[in-house]
Amino acid sequence: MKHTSNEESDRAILEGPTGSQWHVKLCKTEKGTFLQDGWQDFFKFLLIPIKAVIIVEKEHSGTVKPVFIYETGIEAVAEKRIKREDIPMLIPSDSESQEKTITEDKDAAESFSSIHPYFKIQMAHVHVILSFVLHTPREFSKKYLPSADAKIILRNPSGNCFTVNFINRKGRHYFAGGWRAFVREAQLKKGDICVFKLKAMVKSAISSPFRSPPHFFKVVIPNVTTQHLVLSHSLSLKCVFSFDLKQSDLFDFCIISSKKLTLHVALTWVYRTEKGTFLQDGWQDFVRYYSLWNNEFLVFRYDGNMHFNVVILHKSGCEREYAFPSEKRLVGRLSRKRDGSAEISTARACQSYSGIEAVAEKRIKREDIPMLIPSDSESQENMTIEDKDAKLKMSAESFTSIHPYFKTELARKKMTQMKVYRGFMLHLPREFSKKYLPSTNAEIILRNPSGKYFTVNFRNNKGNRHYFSGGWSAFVRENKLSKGSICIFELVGKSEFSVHIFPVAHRN
DNA sequence: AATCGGGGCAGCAAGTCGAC
DNA sequence: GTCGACTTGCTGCCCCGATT
Repeated sequence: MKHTSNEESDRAILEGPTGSQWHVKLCKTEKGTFLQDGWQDFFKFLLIPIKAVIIVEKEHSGTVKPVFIYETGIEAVAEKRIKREDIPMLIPSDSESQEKTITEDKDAAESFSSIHPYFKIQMAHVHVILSFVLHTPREFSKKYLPSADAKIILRNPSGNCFTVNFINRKGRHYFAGGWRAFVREAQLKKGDICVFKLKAMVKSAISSPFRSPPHFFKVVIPNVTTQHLVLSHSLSLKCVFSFDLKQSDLFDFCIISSKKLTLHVALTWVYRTEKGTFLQDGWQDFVRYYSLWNNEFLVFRYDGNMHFNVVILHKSGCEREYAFPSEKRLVGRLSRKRDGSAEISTARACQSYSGIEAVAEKRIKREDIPMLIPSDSESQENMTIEDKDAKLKMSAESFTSIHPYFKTELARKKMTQMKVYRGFMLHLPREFSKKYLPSTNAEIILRNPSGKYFTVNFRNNKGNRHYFSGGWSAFVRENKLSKGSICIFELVGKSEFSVHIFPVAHRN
């Protein structure tokens, strides 16, 4: 250990992934400083595999914190770690699994309470016969269950465990694969009340399934790592990235910054192919800028919002040191939000400081989220998102036509992204539909700005509610409509709309 | 305060897809 | 072809905020 000094104590504290602490002895010899007494226990307890890579972070308090533990095949270990401890909700250990309690006594079921999070569901036809899908309450799912598809273990009163697929997609949360087997084994029937109790969760997992930001490492291999970077193949990393990557249709980039040099930002474009997800354009800039050497270690910490923080370790295993000038402000800072939007806050305090920054700035300026903000003039490059938004809205506001039309701003009121994608329907203004649209269910043609036609089902529900349903989802996806987008539906024929889309510039 | 319109959500049902 | 897993269109109901 390179950074220990003589004044420091000869004791250190190791903190494991679950927060459990282990006291070890620091032995300083001519050959270096070692972790000794207590290390073996720590090693055994965590079942650290041979060839694992342990990256040690020393805290200011003097404690030593081995925060990252990976095998050479990082995904396997990362998954193992998560399985056992980090995500007890997803794949808990035997003693800490989610327990399902079944009771045939309705009173008992109703009076059931627990210090653990739980929800009750009375089995319906659809749960135990028809579809064998169990929808989990939205609030519970959002609060306690994984934010992406995951495996969940259900343990029945007999103690038998069943793995079911928990699907969290498009605002729907449900148990699918494996649920059928559970139903059969437990002989569940319509009317049974089940209480699903989440047992023995790790505290921090309540607010987040991941105790700490996920990490992974890559070794620099000439002509492989230096050309592009394969992001994720592992289950665990997929869990982590899936949401962001799914949502990044409009924003296929991420930010790479070095721990030592957070002032330097590389915008890297993300490519998703059948072979995996890659970081490509911009990645080479990062490699060049930091002059990465063969066999150096790059430890990535995923901070969310498509932001990776990278620590570069020399072949010796120690962190690289730099002698850079004092901090500068970012030339361009861009962050993605979970709903797929992004924001750019431009700071023009300094000029390009490195090739990377130049690239970053160039990217932001040149492409500036082209799908969202039409760049019809150079002056737009200097506009803030707010300005662009305002301009966009003005354009939409100023729309006029000889044909009947109505405007709708997705998510203008309480409508969320979820409504756009999950509900698969668009409610229409009552007055408009009463006046111009059929009084019964009908098929309506929507034509997008590029002239492509879509058929959607128009529903006139008891003359009360009017909305687009079947086919609307396809229109939404095809035209990449998102929260905040403004659409103007211009009735150009008896059952035909020309749709003008004003995609909004995203931020929070 | 009452009414109304619209958004949110969950249940139901039927369809699709893939493995065997 | 069958079965299981999963998707998605449709519906009803509740709730909330705006309007009267």
